Amino acid sequence: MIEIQIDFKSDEPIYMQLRNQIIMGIAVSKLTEGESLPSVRQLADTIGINMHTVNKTYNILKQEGFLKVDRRKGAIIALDMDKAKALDEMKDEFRCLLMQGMCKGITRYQIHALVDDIYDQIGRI
Amino acid sequence: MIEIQIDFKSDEPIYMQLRNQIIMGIAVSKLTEGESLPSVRQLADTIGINMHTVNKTYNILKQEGFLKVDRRKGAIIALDMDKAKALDEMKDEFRCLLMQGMCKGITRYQIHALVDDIYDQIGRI
DNA sequence: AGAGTGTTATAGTATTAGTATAACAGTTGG
DNA sequence: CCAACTGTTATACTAATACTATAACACTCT
Repeated sequence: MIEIQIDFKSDEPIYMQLRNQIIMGIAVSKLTEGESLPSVRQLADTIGINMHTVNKTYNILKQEGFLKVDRRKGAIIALDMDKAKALDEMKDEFRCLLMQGMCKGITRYQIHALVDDIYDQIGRI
Repeated sequence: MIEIQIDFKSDEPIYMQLRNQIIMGIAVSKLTEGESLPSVRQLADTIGINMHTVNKTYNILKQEGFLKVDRRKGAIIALDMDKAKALDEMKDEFRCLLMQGMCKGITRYQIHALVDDIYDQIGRI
């Protein structure tokens, strides 16, 4: 099971907060390949939000290649490990963020350090 | 002067597209410190959008430390070069993007390469 | 048969994006 | 000084989105 914490005062939509936290859960291996997520109704009830909001999140995650939906088992983690595609999809957002940093004089080496920090925190290669 | 290209069919808000393109302009040195931007009315007219949309963008950029607004000269590029602050502000969004990549098996070295690519494209250190 | 899946449809409310006018106060150049 | 320009603020309207609320459908499992 995974703990979800929603900030209802945030300007970030609930379905997006939920998406990000599930992705975080996968990244830190709290959620692993083949593991099943709570049903849309069950998770919605636990968090205290509407069923459709959870359903929207699940559909986005399915679309993005993080899970598959099985009539029998519900929503299960199923990663589409196409690295090239994944890299390409994050490229634009990445560039936009880096440009922002360049303006402020942040060097590529400082970015490398930040990347390493984040990877180290998770204990990833 | 800077050329702005808005995609009216995009799901990204106009004021955000405009913000990103101005930041891009600063990053690639098309816009430099002290240079003045068109007035809100003028730029709105050129692009074909409403004055308030441009005003919203300018206020965001001011808030984010990319420009200052002078009653006499209009909006001028004025960079707040607090690196630590800039790094801290992009940290969360950065982590979120990297987590997404980790799930797909992308290594820190592949990220480093992507960062270098983007920096090289702009010709920055 | 009954309780559980995801999915779809419809409808309502609240918030946000964008537009449209209008006005105000300060700055600038002729 | 005056007219034209700055950013800024206020109000009002439309369109789109986020979220909620019911309800129903087809399917799976015990």
